[in-house]
Amino acid sequence: MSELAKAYEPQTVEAKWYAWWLQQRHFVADPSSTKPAYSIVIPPPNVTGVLTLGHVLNNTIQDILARRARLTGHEVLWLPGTDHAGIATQTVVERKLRKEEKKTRHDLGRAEFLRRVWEWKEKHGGIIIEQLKKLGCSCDWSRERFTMDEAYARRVQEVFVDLYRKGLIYRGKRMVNWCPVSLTALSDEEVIPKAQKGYLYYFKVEVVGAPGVFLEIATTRPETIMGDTAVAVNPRDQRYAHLIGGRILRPLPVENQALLPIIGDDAVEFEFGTGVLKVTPAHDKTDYEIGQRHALPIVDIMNPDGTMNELAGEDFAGLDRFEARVEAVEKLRELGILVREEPYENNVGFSERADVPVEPRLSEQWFLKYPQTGPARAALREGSIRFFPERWEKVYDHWLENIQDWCISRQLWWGHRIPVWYKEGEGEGTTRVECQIESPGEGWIQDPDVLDTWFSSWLWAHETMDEPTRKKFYPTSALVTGPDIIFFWVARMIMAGLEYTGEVPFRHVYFTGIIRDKQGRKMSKSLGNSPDPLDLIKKYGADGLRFGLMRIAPQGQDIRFDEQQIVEGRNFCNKLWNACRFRLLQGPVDPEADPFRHELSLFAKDLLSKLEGTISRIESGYADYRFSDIAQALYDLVWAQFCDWFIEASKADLNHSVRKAGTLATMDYALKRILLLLHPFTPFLTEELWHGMGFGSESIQFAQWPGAKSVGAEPRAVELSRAVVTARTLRATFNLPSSKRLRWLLESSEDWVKSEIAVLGVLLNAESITLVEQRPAHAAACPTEIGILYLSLEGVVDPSTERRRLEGEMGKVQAEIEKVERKLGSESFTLNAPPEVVSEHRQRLETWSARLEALRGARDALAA
RNA sequence: GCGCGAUUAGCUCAGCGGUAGAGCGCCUGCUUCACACGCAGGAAGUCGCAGGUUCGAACCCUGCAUCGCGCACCA
Repeated sequence: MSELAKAYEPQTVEAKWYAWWLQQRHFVADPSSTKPAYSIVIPPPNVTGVLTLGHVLNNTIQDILARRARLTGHEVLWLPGTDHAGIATQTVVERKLRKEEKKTRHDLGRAEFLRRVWEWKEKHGGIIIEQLKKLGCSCDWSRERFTMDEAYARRVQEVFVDLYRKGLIYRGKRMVNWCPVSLTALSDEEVIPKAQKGYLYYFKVEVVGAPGVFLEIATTRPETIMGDTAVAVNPRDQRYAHLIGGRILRPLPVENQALLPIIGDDAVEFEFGTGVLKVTPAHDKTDYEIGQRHALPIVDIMNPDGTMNELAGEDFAGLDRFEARVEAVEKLRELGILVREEPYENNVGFSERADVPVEPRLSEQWFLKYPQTGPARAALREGSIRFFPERWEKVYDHWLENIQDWCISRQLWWGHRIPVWYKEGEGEGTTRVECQIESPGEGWIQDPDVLDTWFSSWLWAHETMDEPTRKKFYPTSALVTGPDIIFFWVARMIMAGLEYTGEVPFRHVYFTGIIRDKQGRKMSKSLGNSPDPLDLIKKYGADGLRFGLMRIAPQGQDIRFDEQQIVEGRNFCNKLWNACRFRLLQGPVDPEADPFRHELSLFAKDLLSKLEGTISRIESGYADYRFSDIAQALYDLVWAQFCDWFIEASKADLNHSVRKAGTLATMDYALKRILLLLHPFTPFLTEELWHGMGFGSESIQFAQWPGAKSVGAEPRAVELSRAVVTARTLRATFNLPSSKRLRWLLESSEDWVKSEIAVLGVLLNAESITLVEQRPAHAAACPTEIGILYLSLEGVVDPSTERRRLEGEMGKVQAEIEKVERKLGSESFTLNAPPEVVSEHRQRLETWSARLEALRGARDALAA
């Protein structure tokens, strides 16, 4: 490539290189490699999923880690795949079925329905995989896994059998979270508490045998009165303690009012409501426990779908639970026992998937008593796993400390079938139970339920790998995920890893932030505030999207997304593109250029020093997973250091016979390293430029990562650039257009400055710069660290305007001097501050004073 | 109720004990032969509030406020 287009055009470039990488098998991990291993398993997106900005963030980070590992000489495995996502996928297919064929899954039957789900999965599933390729993800696609793959699914069942045999899995009738829409039990983690505005209803019941003595009860759920089997008070509550042992009449259903005992239980709070609790063991977890303690009967008044059943009475049977609430209040009012209703806000548990309130329900489910909870906590405490940011450790530890058994059975069809078989026994009502994968034989019926999706994904880190792969790449190096699945996935994976491999599944866990919109709201489809990443890629290129996003994604902090930031990412890519274009216009590139063998200009030395500084900043950024820091460091290096100073200065140095070679060598050397450092963030652009510039014909991702060299700073370059800024400011204050070439004069005692005149001329866009011995007439003075710069104002500006400007300038300088003097005048400061700080202030004072002196001289000369 | 995070320029965010920073936006001037997806310059902040520690605090400590997120059986 001898000539580059004027602007970077990502579309063609991206497609070209991705196809090439695949064709070259660059992403395929080799377990027999002698290189050190680096591995990541992808958090498997749902097969139903489409790419969101959250995925972009997450997977860009993984890709950055993977590509950087390749560049640092590792054999890299980034293992991709998808999750069967039980409820989500089943729901999608059921919806389609209803819409297109007006059928339910029961119309088809289990086998046929599952066939349809697989058919859907083959046809529409895994769109997200193709989208990840558009992003540039360097996954080893030859190892793509699915949580329902035959081998994987078998391992899931084997693990179930194993845990069953160890006595950790058991079946029991318990209070579970029931989703009346999905018609399945849920784990505690799948229940999202939401604040709900409702009412607290107060109603009264008369104590039997004590006419005129009423108990007032407060409830948010009057529709469950029909299921009440007691009322409870706290035995230490003096208002009510004497009533314990008495009875009240349950008002509903009207045709079946029943006598309920008044019991005493410590779970009842004095302060809440009236201090009297209605106890509904079938529909509330606390009430269920109270019921257990007092051997209360359990009256389940609801159907699985959340409608009321016949036990609720004729007025309620068939009503939805929320209609029943309205009806119950109405009935209480009719009975004249509704005392009052007051607005009330409380937390209601919602089903994560279906987004409806869950119903606590007593049902027969499978539970897991978690293995390895102690070692899992120790892994973090002792540092065999580290979290970034660290604060999540506390959250993790707290959860493990208070861990509850996991309800792992789901009343769905799509998923891993529970490997348990039943057979009617000989005797009346006895059932034989066998836990094994294959049917024990004739007449045995398999448990109809499937396992929670997370019961399969918790094995993801090791069961996605075959034996040689595991040997090389397990435990994995890092896991990148959102903190929202710290319990669902991260914690459980640690326990599974410890139980089944004897090792932790990963060394580092990086928790990303959550992407929000500009108002700080979560991205969601319903709000319509979630931009389609593919549109963004189309508009700004995958690299622009990646870089723009990474620059604003500080470690584990939520991110407010603003498309403008992606625009900046795109602009940055274009800037680098043009820097390379500039280089190519100067002639052929030397890929092995060594600037240290040449005489170098000040700005070349300065750039090399800044480059080394950036490399060490990047190293520490990777050590702490501070990606926005790395991106920002590269942004500064490329834009401010390389383009604004070095390239601009080079426009003089490239015409300088002695400096030309060194300048070109510096340019090649620096650009090569910039491309390498940038490659993890912007893989397409850097691959394109790597080849375009002629740095190599192999992929950039296997080139040598630049090591940090110690290159001292070049203070003269700093002095020179400060002088340029001061001079530019001077010109601007006269309102002179930057295109107007002006005559400058320089009075300097520094010898080295004389050889920088040409550079100065280019940076100031000067017509001429003349060295002088004393102050010229009709010129504005501008004291700088390299001497006094004069701007010839002859025929350019009115002297009286100039004088006024100088006066103003002197005022500002005077103020600064006073500030520093005050500080230095304070005895407590000079006595207590460290000597280097004090001398820093002294120096500052000197500089300001010199500046003031120069200004005063200039003004006086002008007045004369 | 407990825990965690955030609060710095109009916006998005750095800085975490020694002169308040960047990008965008805004204003001014530029078709300067890499780039208008650009160049140069400028205006703009009592660093949420109140105390404390310190010679010195955006930064450390203690409260408080606001926003957000977890966890918790308060009907």
